[in-house]
Amino acid sequence: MPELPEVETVARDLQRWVAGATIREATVHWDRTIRHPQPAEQFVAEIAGATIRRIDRRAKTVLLHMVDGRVMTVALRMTGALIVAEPGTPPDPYARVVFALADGRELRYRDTRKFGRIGLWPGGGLRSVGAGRGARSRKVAEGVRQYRVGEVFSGHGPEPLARRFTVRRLAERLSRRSAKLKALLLDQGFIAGVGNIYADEALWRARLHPLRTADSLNEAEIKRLHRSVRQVLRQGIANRGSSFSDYVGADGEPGENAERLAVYRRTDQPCYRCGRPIRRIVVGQRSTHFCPRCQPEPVASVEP
DNA sequence: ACGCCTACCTGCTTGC
DNA sequence: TGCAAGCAGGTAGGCG
Repeated sequence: MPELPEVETVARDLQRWVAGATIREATVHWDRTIRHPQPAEQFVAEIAGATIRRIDRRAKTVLLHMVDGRVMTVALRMTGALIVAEPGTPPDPYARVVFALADGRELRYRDTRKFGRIGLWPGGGLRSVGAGRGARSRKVAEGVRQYRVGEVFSGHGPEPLARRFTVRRLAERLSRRSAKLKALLLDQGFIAGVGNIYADEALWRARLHPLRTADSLNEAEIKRLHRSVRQVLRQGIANRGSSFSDYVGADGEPGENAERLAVYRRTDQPCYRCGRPIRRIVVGQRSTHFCPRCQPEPVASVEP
């Protein structure tokens, strides 16, 4: 999916353009886009007439907070996009859900691969960014668990750009894990929002091999990793995200960050630091790019 | 905890 | 040119 910087870009665009707008009617063209607990028709009935108060982001999910307190979550996954269309814009064959706004515009959820999911939840339980604990669900009359939006994110790790995501906190989390760095960065329960592109970029910047294990890092390396993760994400946001084929902001335009990536999809091209060709390997079924000189192989344990 | 597999989908690129 | 295989930013669930 769009990763943290791409989702942040979309959320900021939407905050500027549709905060205050009222959803007149939603049309669902692909039912499975609507995730539990609502079936698509119920979702359509419940969202009609809702006014959007503000839009922000949690992990890789766009949150549309309604004036009545409910929260619509939009997880873009691989190819999802939220695009504001002016009246008269030709229909989009890949629009899976279309929100007709009262002012005549449309907010379109476009998703070629149909992996993305939209949900509508009672508010509550969302701590300020970077919080850990989730919300407790509310028991409703018939004993049906009614999840609050905070619960959707209870399994997520800290927001890497939050103030409380400190070197110390990262060090503590790393020390308890033996997984490979690449796999950990992709694990949303470890850090929220990092995906395949920014994981590779952060490791290159930190000069850490993707196969290093978490608990093998010394203090200086942890510091570099912490700074690198935040830098690559902030740079991504500043450039409105990295676009290859599908990702676009809410303005429908691709981001500029792809051209500034150091390793991602640069296999065999020279490393910007040392000139050696970038290598591609597969880690945990995900393609992984790194510089074999700048990111030295993990040392075999000096042992028995 | 960890790693590996399959599934969910469609479209573009690559190689024969 | 044609066609099949391989690839893609994500994640959930299952198994060992």
